[in-house]
Amino acid sequence: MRKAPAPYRPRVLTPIARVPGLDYGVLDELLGYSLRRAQVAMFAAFHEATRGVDITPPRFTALVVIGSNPGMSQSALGNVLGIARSGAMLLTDWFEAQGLVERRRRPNDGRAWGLHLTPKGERLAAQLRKRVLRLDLERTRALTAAERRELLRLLEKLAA
Amino acid sequence: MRKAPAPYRPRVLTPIARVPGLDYGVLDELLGYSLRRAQVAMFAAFHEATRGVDITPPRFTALVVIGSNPGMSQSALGNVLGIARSGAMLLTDWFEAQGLVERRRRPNDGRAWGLHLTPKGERLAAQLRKRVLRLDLERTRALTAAERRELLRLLEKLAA
DNA sequence: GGAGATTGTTATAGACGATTACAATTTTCG
DNA sequence: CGAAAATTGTAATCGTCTATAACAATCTCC
Repeated sequence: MRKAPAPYRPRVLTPIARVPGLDYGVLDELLGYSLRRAQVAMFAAFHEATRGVDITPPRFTALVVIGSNPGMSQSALGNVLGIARSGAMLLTDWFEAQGLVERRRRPNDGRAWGLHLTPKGERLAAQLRKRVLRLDLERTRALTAAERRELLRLLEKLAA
Repeated sequence: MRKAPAPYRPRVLTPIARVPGLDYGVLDELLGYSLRRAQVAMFAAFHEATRGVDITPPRFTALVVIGSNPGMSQSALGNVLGIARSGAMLLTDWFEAQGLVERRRRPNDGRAWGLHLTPKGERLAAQLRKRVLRLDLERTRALTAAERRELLRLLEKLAA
């Protein structure tokens, strides 16, 4: 158990509306700006769904991945999140201070910790998985099921 | 002309690779994580294309929008970028210090500035539009033209 | 057994954006 | 018209997030 970082103050990221009467030029043909707008929109919904739970997208991702991969290392966590080891450590510190994650020594590797959800962490992860999945579907109800699948496929292709 | 913020040190955001042998659980069905991975991938390409030019995605967006809408206000710029007025001001300060953007008083509104590209700003904007569009197409060459159009459409639908 | 790689840790620094408060100006409306 | 409310830019401050670099402990690979 280590020091807990400062309490979380939610960032109110409201969706980026199109400014009427403005010419967006080449931005309309580029993926970068569209991706950001979509991401902000999804984040706003995420924030809505996790109201009062003190959870951010990276924290959610971490909970899910640790839950699905008990004993994974902090470095692997950092790789999943796309952040440096030091960041993964601060994140783990926070989880430990909240009683959501445990560090356990690995028998065959004295360097790395194995990360495990506590029972409290399991409960929270289960609850959030449900809530976030529901919000995600709600937010994307403008899309048909086929469109949603297609979007996921194209994004995956882009990131690969 | 105001004080220039600290010089830009590029963040090396390498694409987030999938960690082999790891179970991503519900993340594979959620749009949030996919969006982030795709955005990071596009940012890495963007960074590659703007090498040596000291430009970030928000700066690029600002250049394009100011170029397409001469005389627009700082507040409108903030709205396009999804940031607060204070942030738009710092951004404008930086542009002004670089000699890329000019603030001009508006005749019919003594509160707001009108933002205009300088000739130098015009040249940079034109060059970057070309380079970024090229990189965007290159990065998305894993997609067919139809897929790319469809992706843009779906993202737009999501952000709306 | 030793060189090099990996892991966690700590400390430091920078970029970014929010918030708040304020002054000047414009708009709204009684 | 004239006062209240809204808008715009500005300044100061704060918090969050992440990277970088250096270090020790441990493991891997010849």
